[in-house]
Amino acid sequence: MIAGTVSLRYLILGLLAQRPMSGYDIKRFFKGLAWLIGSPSSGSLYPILRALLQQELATVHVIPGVDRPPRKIYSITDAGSQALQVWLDQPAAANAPLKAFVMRLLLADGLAPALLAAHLRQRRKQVAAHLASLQGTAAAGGGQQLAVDYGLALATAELVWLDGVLGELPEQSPPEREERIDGVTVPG
Amino acid sequence: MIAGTVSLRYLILGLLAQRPMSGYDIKRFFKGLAWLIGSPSSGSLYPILRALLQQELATVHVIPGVDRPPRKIYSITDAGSQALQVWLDQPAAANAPLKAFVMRLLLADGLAPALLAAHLRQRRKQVAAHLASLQGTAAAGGGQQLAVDYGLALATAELVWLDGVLGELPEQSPPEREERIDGVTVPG
DNA sequence: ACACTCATGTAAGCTGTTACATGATTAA
DNA sequence: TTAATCATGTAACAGCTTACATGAGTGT
Repeated sequence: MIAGTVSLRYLILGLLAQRPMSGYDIKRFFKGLAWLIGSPSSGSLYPILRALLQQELATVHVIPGVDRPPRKIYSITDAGSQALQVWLDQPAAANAPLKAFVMRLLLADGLAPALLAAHLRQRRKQVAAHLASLQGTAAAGGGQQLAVDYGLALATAELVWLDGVLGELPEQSPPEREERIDGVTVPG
Repeated sequence: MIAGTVSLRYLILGLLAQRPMSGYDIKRFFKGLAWLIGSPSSGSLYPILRALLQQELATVHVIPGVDRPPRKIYSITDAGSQALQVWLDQPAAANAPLKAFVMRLLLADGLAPALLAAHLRQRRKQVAAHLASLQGTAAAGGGQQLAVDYGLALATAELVWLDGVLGELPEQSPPEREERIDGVTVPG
């Protein structure tokens, strides 16, 4: 097992790393970004919080609401921070959903600038690869031109954005320099 | 129950509507578009095919492979076409994943041009709404500027693409004309 | 000898949703 | 009084993946 992807778990842990929150707070946070990463239902959220407690990755501070249901404010523990760090350090799988990248944007931002850059570069590679494969599919041509064209448009836009952000980055220590893939033409 | 979303089912049905295919053919088709819609595993694909048979939405024609496992070529039935049509006619839910739209692009293309236009317009509305909501989130400002900016970039690019495709469309009978949302500024 | 493509399938499990249940407070 | 927001939670199920099992042919 060794613990695999388990996305929501770590996203919640990441939110707790930024500030202590209640389950409801977490829900509201997600609502604003629902399109990008979806917002979890109570059916997944609350069980996960309980699991985090059991594994001692988080603790609760119950504020006994006067006349109302007590607010349970969850905070991350040291063990939780470590677990999160481990998860953040491993690059997103190639087949990982867009969601996974946004999660890393969300968490790595404000945690470790160098890590953020690494994730951006990694994503750039993946998107470039996908773009190339789509271009191949386009050349082959089936009955699905529109869908392929749509994919090309989105992937291209994402590449442009990634390059923009990477360009503005304080550019510290380019860690590796070996690989130069460049199998893809990015439109100017 | 009334049968809900159940995406993969209808996507497979849609592929069978275009031409008869074996399970393996379907797999290969998906591989080329894996980034956009993911490619299903055997664990989901084959059970779905069996279910389609049971519900008589598809039929098999077994080609007894000489020396090799027989290829099972699945074809859509009339009942299947009808079920697919019903599903295609209902607009994608607002919270539906990107996947759902791509699926409609894939299926509506080559089935019914007017339907395609309707889906494109519908998607345009949704993306515009999401863009607006993201702009709101951006204005409010939390710790998540980068993620929001990313979302804005993608949504904007998609709007541009949608407008491009809609512009090139043979523009037949604009069915409704009431709603003019336009709460969003698309960069020129 | 090893691995990969073709071609089908099953069993167990994980992740998450839907729909429900509770209950107080505030706005139309 | 009806509904929405705040606030928590549970039970049942849907959907999909992982990992396995089988077996022939093809390529290195």
